[in-house]
Amino acid sequence: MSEIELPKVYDHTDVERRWYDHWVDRGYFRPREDGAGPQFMTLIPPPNVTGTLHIGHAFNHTIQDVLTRWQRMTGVPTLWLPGTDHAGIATQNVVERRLASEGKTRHDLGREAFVAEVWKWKEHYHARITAQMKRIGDSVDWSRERFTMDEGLSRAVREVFVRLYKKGLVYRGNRIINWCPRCLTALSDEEVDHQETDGKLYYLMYPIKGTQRHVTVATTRPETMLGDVAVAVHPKDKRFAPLHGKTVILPFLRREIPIVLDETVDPKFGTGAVKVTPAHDPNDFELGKRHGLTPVTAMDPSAVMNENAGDFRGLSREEARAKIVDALQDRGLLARVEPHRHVVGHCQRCDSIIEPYLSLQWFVSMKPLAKPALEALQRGEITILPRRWEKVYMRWLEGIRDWCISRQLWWGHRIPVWTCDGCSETIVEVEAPTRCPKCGGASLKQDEDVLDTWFSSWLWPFSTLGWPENSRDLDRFYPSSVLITGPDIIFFWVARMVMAGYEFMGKGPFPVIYLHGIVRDGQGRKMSKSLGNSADPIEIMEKYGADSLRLTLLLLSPQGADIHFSEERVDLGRHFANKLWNAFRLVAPHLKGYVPDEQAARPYLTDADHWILSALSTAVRQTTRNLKAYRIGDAAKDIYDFTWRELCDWYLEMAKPRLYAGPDAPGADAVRFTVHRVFDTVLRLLHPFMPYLTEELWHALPATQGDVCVAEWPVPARGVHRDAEAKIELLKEIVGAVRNLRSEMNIPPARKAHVLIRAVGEEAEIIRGQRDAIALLGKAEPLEAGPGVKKPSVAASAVVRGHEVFLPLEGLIDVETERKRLEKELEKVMRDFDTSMRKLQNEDFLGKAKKDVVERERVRLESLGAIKEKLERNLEVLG
RNA sequence: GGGCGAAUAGCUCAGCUGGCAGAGCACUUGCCUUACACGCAAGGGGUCACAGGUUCGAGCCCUGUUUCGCCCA
Repeated sequence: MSEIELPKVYDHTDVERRWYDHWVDRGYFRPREDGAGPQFMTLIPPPNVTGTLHIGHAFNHTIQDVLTRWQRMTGVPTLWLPGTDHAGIATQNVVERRLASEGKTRHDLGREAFVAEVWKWKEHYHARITAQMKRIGDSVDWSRERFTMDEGLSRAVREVFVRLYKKGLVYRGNRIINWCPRCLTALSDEEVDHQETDGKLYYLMYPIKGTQRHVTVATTRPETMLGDVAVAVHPKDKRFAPLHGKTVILPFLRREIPIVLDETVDPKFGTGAVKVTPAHDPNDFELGKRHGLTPVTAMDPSAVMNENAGDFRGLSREEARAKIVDALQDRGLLARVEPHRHVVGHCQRCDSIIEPYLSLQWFVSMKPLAKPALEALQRGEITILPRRWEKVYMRWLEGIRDWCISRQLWWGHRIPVWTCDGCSETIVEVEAPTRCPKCGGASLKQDEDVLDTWFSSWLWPFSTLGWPENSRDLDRFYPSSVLITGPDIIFFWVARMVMAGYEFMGKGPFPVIYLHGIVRDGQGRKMSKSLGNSADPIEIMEKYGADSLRLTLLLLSPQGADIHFSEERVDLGRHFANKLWNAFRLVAPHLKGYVPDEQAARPYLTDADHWILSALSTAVRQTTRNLKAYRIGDAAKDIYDFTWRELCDWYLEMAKPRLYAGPDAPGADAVRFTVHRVFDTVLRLLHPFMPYLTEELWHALPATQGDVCVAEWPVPARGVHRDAEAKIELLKEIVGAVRNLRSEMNIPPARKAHVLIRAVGEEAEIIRGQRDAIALLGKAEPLEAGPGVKKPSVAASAVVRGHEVFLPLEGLIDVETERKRLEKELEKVMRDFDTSMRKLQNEDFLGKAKKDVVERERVRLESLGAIKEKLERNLEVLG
């Protein structure tokens, strides 16, 4: 392609189509097989297979890909393992909604046909997700791709269930769980979103048996009164002492229920007396157990009042509430209603109000599993970045509650539990039994329920590698090197993986957990479908390019904080891609056929060459250091700044005349060598961030070998070239002053201007040495520079480190403007001078501040003094 | 109610072990200078949320307050 004219504007569409398959075909994404020694491995947080990737995924994948590509380039055998999650409820909901649009339910199809239907959907969406991942550039090993319902992973799920059951850590129990009356399934505590809601507090009056009096109880949910089995008061609450041992009559149902005494009742809530509904409230359930009360369930699974609800049977819980409140009022049993703000649980998937519901479910005892996970962090075997998340992790583990793992769904891992029709024996096995081990009966019925999706995800770090078999991959790649994910799934997934790792593998799944920010929209709102603010990454990549999106996301991401994203901001990455492309376009013609020869070039290297090579080395060092510290955004910024600011703004501008002079000019090899070295290094450095563009340019750059995808990660040179750096730094300041004068004096860029520089001291020689560069960059011609330069009579002037820059403008200069400018400058210098002076007159400062700080202040004062003096003189001359 | 985080230029954010307040975008001015107008050059813009304290010195450390966001109950 070096023979073809490069277009003026970088077009990503063609380039980004070209390379992905090439990389895959060469097998670059599979870990090298010669791997003894360190390995790098990371696991994708498996996206929901029937979802599509959003910008948050793109961000998550970009970070993982940067780390993976970087590690691969350092020569370490590297594996990024891809896969998807079956996402039980979410997926089932999607397919059910689809059926509903045809007027059907899953029950019309039957379990088997429905599950087959979901598999079809899975295939369809899976293809979409993998296409998205390829578009982003994910360097994952497709040959190791996994799905949480693969045969191997399903086997691991059953194995874990059975092991935990045999250890007594999985059990079945009749307990209050979070029930979604729309999804018709139990949920774990983590799957419930708590939302503050403006509700009401209803004061219900229950008649006391054998008296004309009442006891008043306060509740936010009057409809549950139909399940009341007691009224509870605090034993020390004197107000209720007369009621101890009494019985109350539940309105409507006329059920006689006791007044019980319990320490957990808060005398300050409501009237101090509360109704007790063990089947519809977790606290009441515990209270009921303590007092031997039999729970009464008043609703069916859809939250419709059931046969225990008397006349209210068949009403929804909302209708029942209204009717009950009305009826109580009619009978004079409603004392009052107050506004009341409280927290209501909602289904994470469908936003329905959760019903605390008494139900027979499977649970995992979490305390014993949490202990090693907690200790791992305390011992430092696991680090969470940013560190502040460690507290969140610990707090959750310390207060951990048992995990309800059964779901009343069809899509998922069927619970490996069978019941014998003959003798009711419970059989828990990895493989389906054919006969009852107790009675030999062949009529066995498997548990209808499936397992929580996270019950397979928490095994991801080892189930994907072949566990429970002893595979070579398991041996090589467990534990992985780092986990990259968002803090929103720290409980769902991260902490549980650590627990599973210690329980089943005997060691943690990863030493480092890096939690990145959430991608939000331009107004800081979370991306969501209902808000319609979730940008489609494919659309953005079509328009801006994958490289641009990747770089933008990283540049916008402060470590661990959320990203405010909007499509227009991708210009940031796109402009940079175009900048690099054009810089390459500048140098490419001059590198044609060039064979780098450092020996030949070295004697001819200029200050500028030394400087840019030194700055390049610093950029390599910084980038690498930031990557090691997981400061990916800072690493991207390092390369961005070097390329744009140092390379394009200064070096290439200075190098132009030498490039244009052609390959036969004396010392031409020096500039060609330098340019080649810089581009060669920048492309390698940038590759993990912008894989497509760098691969394209790598192939267009002469004397490169193979693909940049597997090129060697750059190492910084041993030292920095202080001498050249100092010289160029001075040059930049002088040029800055010249440009500023030109601009202030309204001299158009195209016009050359006569410039005089009265240089002083040691730096005079340097300035003289940089004459050509100053002339070029400042469009200064003629340029006089040196200690002997005479100050012109009428001129605009500036002072740089004591050197004076003059623009003689007899006749052209607006004296008034120039005076104002100098006065303003002088004012600022005087302010600084005074501050500095005061500091140095302060005995405390001199006595207590560090020596080098004081010394630096002295130098500063001196230099400010010199500048002040010259500004004053130049001002005087203006008259 | 408990915990965590944030508050710095119009916007989004850097600012490390306390020592001269920064970047990108936006804005103003001048430039289609033969790599790039997706660009170049120059410029304006800040009571570092507020109130105390520590210190020779505080955007940074400590205490309190306010506002916003997130998590948990």
